[in-house]
Amino acid sequence: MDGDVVSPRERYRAQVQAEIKQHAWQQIATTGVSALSLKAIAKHLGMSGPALYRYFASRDDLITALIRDAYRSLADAVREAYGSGADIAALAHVVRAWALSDPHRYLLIYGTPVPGYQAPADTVAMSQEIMSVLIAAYRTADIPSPETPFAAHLDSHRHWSPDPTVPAAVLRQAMTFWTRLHGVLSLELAGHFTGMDIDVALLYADEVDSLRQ
Amino acid sequence: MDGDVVSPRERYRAQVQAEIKQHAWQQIATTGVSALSLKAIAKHLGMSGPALYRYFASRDDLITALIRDAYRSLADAVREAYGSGADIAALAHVVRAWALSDPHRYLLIYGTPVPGYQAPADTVAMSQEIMSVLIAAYRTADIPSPETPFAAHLDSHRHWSPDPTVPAAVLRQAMTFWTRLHGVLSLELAGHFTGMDIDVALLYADEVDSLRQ
DNA sequence: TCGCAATGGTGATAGCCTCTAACTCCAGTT
DNA sequence: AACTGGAGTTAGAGGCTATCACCATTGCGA
Repeated sequence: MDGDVVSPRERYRAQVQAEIKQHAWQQIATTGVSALSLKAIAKHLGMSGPALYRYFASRDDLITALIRDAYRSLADAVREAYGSGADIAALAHVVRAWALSDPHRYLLIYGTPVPGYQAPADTVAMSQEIMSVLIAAYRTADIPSPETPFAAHLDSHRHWSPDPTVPAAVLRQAMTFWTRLHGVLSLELAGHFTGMDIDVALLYADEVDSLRQ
Repeated sequence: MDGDVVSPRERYRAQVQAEIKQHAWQQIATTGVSALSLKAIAKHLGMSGPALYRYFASRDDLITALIRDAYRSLADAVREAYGSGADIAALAHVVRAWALSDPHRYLLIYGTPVPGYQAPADTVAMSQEIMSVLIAAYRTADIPSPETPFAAHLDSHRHWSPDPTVPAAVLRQAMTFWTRLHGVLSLELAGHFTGMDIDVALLYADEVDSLRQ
């Protein structure tokens, strides 16, 4: 229980950090990450610019924290859905709902990376956590998968896989889940379908359907 | 012939504009578009900051010109390849080669859009031009395509299609070409496969193969 | 209870950036 | 030869990130 004891100072600090992140999300949701302004956040919080640097060492530091939270949120959503019995198709729709609920949050993770940004080991782990769920879902689903050249390649390049006993064909399926759905989602969120007047949900459903092979 | 007569002033202007764009591309290739600095470009050209505004009304204006050029380049590459007999698979590899030759150029078009940016009608037309080539390629390829719900939807939502007589199943195929390949490409260019030590070319090839249905 | 170190806040400032305004100057036109 | 419009300049407003020196407050141990 000793670990749970936090001083009032630390509690306050954590809360202010949370408030900063909340305002940051709000700002990102409307203007995107590129226009994220620490000064504007500070103003909204009623304090003056440099005070923010007590809580986040730099703009990149804040963004890193946001990325971490976004990954955590997505990983939780996927894991929870799988925990309550979601299959591949259901997981796909959980991912889409998560992305549409806050497009800029999705783009923060999977969009164009900021120039010099280095992902902390931490986010890589969460990315693998998501992959693990997909792999587990595919394993129990037992969907037949052809032996493609890429699957053969994965057989000897699987150090990113959580479990060495999983068939390479399943790894390929999980990877394809990722790339195909991201293909539709990222184009949709970037607005590349606007003006075409098409129902992206149907396109997405088609791709989800294509994952049963 | 009168239309080709340009004053020396105009020639000079066009050349400086080209030089500015060239330096802009150089800068984008290393730092990405978000760090594009007009002042830095001007410095490289040996002139002082505000002089650039004679040639591009604003930073967004310059970026728009770059986007236009990027679209033009991709559309040309795809059309030329198709003109010299490239089939669907060959077109897919032309697109990948184009993307890898300058990742930031691809991301400028298909990556996270800048907040307030509005695509000019011009780029929409070029996007459609690319789509037209894909549609033509699929039409001559005559690859069997299932009648999916999305294809049925496209049958009545095809105003973006260049030709009203093309079967909706073909429209769906062209769209799938786009989303699947973009899924792999954008994740690759954003660096989401680094650390996994996988051969993305094989993953891409698998997806290209999946397009024959 | 008192004193003190750590923490949170401030304004000033440096150094970037975009973009505007006023001004000079010269090439090309008339 | 005179004129005009475009190209360039410097100065400067206003935005940003980030650092610094300094003040205020808090909460802890002696």
